[in-house]
Amino acid sequence: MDSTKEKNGNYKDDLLLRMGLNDNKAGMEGLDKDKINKIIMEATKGSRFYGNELKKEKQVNQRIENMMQQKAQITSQQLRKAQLQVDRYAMELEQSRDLNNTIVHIDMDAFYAAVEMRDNPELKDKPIAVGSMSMLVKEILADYDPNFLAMSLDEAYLNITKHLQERQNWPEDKRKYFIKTGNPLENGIAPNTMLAKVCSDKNKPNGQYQVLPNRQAVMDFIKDLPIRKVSGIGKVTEKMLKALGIITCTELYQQRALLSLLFSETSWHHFLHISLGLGSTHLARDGERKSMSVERTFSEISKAEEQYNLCQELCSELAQDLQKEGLKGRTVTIKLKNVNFEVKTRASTVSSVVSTTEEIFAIAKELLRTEIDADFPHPLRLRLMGVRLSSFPNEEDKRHQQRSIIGFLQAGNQSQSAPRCILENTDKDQFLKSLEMSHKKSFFDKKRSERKWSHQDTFKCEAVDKQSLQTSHSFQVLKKKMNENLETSENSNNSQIFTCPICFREQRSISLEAFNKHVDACLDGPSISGTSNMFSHSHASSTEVNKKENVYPSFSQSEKQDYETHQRNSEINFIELPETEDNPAKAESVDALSDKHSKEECASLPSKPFNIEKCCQNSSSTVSLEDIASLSRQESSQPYLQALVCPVCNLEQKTSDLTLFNVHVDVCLNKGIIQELRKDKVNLANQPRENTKSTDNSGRVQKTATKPKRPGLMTKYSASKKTKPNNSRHTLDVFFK
DNA sequence: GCGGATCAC
DNA sequence: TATGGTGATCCGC
Repeated sequence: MDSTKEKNGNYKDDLLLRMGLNDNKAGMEGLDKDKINKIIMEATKGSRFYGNELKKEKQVNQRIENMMQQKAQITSQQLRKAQLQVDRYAMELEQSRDLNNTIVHIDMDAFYAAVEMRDNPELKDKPIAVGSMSMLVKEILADYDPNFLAMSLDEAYLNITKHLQERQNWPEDKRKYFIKTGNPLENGIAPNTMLAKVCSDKNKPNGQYQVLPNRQAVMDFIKDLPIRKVSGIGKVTEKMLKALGIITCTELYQQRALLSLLFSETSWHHFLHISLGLGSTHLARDGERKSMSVERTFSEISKAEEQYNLCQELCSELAQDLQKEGLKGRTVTIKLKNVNFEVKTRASTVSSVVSTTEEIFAIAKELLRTEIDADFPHPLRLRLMGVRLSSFPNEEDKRHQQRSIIGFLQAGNQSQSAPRCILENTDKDQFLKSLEMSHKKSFFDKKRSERKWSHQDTFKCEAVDKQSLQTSHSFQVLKKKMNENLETSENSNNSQIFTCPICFREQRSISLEAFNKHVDACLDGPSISGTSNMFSHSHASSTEVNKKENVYPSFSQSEKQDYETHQRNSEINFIELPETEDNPAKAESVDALSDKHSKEECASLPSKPFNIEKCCQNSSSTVSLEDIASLSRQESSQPYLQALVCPVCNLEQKTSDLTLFNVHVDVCLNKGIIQELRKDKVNLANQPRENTKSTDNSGRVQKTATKPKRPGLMTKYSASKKTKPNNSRHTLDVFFK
């Protein structure tokens, strides 16, 4: 489907034509900036789409201009040196040229099938829609190459080298294979994928083209080939190369030294491959998926509430798609396109994987909120919204996690604690899963654990959750940011009032050092967290108990009490349990609970075995460390709490889902950092720069009250029906010999 | 990691 | 004539 490639319209010319300025042969470059901006404004009145196209074109022109300036500064000596280097690489490539394979590229025009599918999603699983390619043709393709590579519904590569060898012994009448499809089909035969792809485009429609497997044939084929025909060279690259006088592959080869100086290594390597007629000779299977997303275009939506709803719907769709493939990821990205066609993406990465609607939405919502807030009081006038999930853990990540778990279990065995009986008496997988859940501790927990473990020489716990320690990245960023802020404030003013980001108390008139100590103390906190609790039962040493007593040197007594209450609130909040008869939800105050718990913990030292059976009876389907810890507490008939207060924003979260809550904490944290960084960026951008040409070519245009023209195919998001195009099918019989 | 851009289909 | 949706990758911070 390269039709779009050829038909990409020249919006500039079109607009100039409409404005009666088309006699300006010099084009945009020949106009001064005011005129350009005026044109953009005019264009935007008529069509925001054109306006944005012009803006983008201007940016590309700027890139080209920069490139030309760079080119002008290249000395002949640099060029000679580059020539040597490039030619050395070209020689290597030449030597590795492989002409022994026969690759076929099949290109079917499945456009109509695609349209059909889009408008009748219910057909998706039926043979009629996909059948033309996948049901009918795929089997045939497999005859030629069982390992053929399907690029999409309508496109595939075959390596028929082996087939051809076998085929030589076939009787004549068997050497023809007819394919009858409802769609046109093109194919090309060449020694590598790049050439094969170009070939299939050569004799369209329904053509076949072959490049013989000898160097001369390849070079002849390449000689006058416009670079734009090659996969990977798009509109922009074409334009940039054109500015350097490069249109054909021959010219691309001639300018190879210059290109190595103007483009990235990846790019000029790619260029060199093309200009030598080289390409992939084996069909590499696609690796693992890197991301998954949903996005939707609609007529303008400006109300924040609708935008949040939309966002949630998208998250829900995404979550369903993710579930089909069993994927979970750490990075959520939202994409926004406003009515002026300006696209923005905003991403946030959390410390543990997410996959449910609620988890994804918790992150996406905040990203969206940040954007809405940034433009306040103006609404975001959106025409598209998308949500993407990425940063899927790779196999190594998973193995690493497994190792951590196994290591943890072994560590548990070595010590005299209860997990031994877990391995023997319970479903191991279940327990592994529960441990996986324990990765979803909030970063505060992780940080506490990290610090605690580093002090516990007697407890060989390093295998537990190396990942948790590493994933406290967000924390590192926060702390770094904090330190930066502190440093600057210290430099400017010695009597700054610091607000501790952990306990949210203002620290007046104290030195930076004292403040840091305070923050560290806050981070260490009382070690009665739910997570570390189970270890405390069997491992807490007397030194650690002593440490607890001396941990807040800079607190007044009342402060200390307040602080402890706050901390206990946060910490105990991590406990989550289903309500059972044994475990009434009503009950004692937080303080009473904490005190009681604390005392009991001390009393139970040094070791208290678990009752794992009770664990299994009472816990919900998945058992986390938190659950185990709280269950052990439950043995002493203590209640649990469900009010979750975010330690970052300090607001109570209306959820009883631990994972969700932890996602919230991560997001809250990210948000703070992002806003800080943005502030810095804005400040930076506002500073006048010397000797720097302003690259701000945003060409911001008037916001007019005129309602945008409703695009034909688009409907309001909530509406499910779409107009059906007139899709008369091509009916052509196609064959290849 | 983030965000903008480019490219393919 | 005039788009939309999904996914990958690159580059410069």
